[in-house]
Amino acid sequence: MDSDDLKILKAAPLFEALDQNVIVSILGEIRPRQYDRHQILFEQGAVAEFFCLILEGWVRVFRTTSEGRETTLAVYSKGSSFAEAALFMKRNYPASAETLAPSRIVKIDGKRLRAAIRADPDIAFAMLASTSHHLKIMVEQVEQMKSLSAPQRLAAFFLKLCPNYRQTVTVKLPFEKALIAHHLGMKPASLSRAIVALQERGVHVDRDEVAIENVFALEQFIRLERRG
Amino acid sequence: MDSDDLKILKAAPLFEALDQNVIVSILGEIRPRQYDRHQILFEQGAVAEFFCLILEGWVRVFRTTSEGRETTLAVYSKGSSFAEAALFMKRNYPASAETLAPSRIVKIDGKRLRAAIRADPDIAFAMLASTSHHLKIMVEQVEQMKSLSAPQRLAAFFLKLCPNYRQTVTVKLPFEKALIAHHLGMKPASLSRAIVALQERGVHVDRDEVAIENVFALEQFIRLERRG
DNA sequence: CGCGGCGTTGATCTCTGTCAATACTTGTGG
DNA sequence: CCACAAGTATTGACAGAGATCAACGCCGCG
Repeated sequence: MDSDDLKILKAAPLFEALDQNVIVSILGEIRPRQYDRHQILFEQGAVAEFFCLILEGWVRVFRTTSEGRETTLAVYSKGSSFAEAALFMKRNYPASAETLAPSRIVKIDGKRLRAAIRADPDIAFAMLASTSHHLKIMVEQVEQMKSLSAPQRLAAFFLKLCPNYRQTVTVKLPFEKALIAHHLGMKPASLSRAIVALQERGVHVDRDEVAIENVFALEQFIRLERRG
Repeated sequence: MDSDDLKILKAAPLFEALDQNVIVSILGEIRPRQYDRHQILFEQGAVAEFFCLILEGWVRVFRTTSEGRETTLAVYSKGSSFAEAALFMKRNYPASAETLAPSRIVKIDGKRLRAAIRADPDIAFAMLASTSHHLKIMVEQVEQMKSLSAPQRLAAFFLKLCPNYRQTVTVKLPFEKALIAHHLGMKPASLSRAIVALQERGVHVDRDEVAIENVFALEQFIRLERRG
């Protein structure tokens, strides 16, 4: 296992409280694998045998209804884990997952994990913290959906992409705009209009390049003008 | 501890896999308490010392933004536990909770729980399953908010109230309409209109009585006419 | 060059929030 | 038993955000 990979693993909420050798023991002989774009990691309904941790790249978790319509539930990137939940519930995946970009991902085996928890209950606490963390993210998303306009949600999305806190930054959009729109609960057409709306607030989008003149002003924009 | 209460506890999703004496050991000397309507169980930001399990009644979990705006995140009833997640995160509650009706609730001590998990790691699986379940609920809510209209969300809410799967049912609304509206991410005025809209789909609401002519047709209504 | 996938733009429409007026319900006190 | 007040629900008029539908532009690719 690459030491950079291990560093990412240890930075993940799921493993941050764990000792390095514990992580290694949970992984067992399993190694990260490289995936192309649009590769399926697991399918809705399948028995949950592992959960995933992203070392590099982007993954979309989505549900397919009986009529074949797809809904994106979440999009994860570097350092995020997902599908742990399924391991402890009905034990089959309630959704499918696919890569959105070339990605490096570890699949962590459920059986090994259970054995490890039995051996060392502290692992359980770390996992509980992780699912709790995800829960909080969803809670925030619900709150955001209810209280922010489309341009505000887009601004929030941009800000989450910013790696550091300089005033002026440029970031790259991680995936297609149609998907970003869906992720933010709006239509592609509305996303385009939200982009236009953000122009007069010093945000300029060209292709997948986003230039933000003033990060702090953008934060203001989200906080200041809530719809009541 | 009342034997009826113990029966409810043992039937709760959180404890169903656990042995009765394990439950008793987690509870310790703590007994259920009776709460009036609109009593605060814990407040957002407070140090998380316990989680709750409802023996009887209704509870709402909500978040208050810095500007004082409230968002209802979830509503729970008999048998449900909530706020377990807070015990394993940053250790303070990310939201507040209040009773919506006179309720009997056990507050389960975090320290004791942690000790119990250390003693018996299987309890951790129960907790993981439970927090995962909450996560799934939130995920569903996000999906619903994104893809369903107000009447559809109301229909989904009614269907969740139905205890069984007969074609025709009448259910009672568990709490005030203003709150249902808030729970579903709409305004009371919009709820009234959603009710009117559902009339022509065979749903008739009088006071807190809801009569559904055809449960299956209502399910169709949610699935068939997705917007997107 | 033409084709197909995205993305943008414009015109229009629908839904839901807003605000306000009006019931209906419940509880209280005379 | 009635009068009144407070809380709760419905209804109407209106405005704005975002959806919808369709046309068009842009770009990569065979």
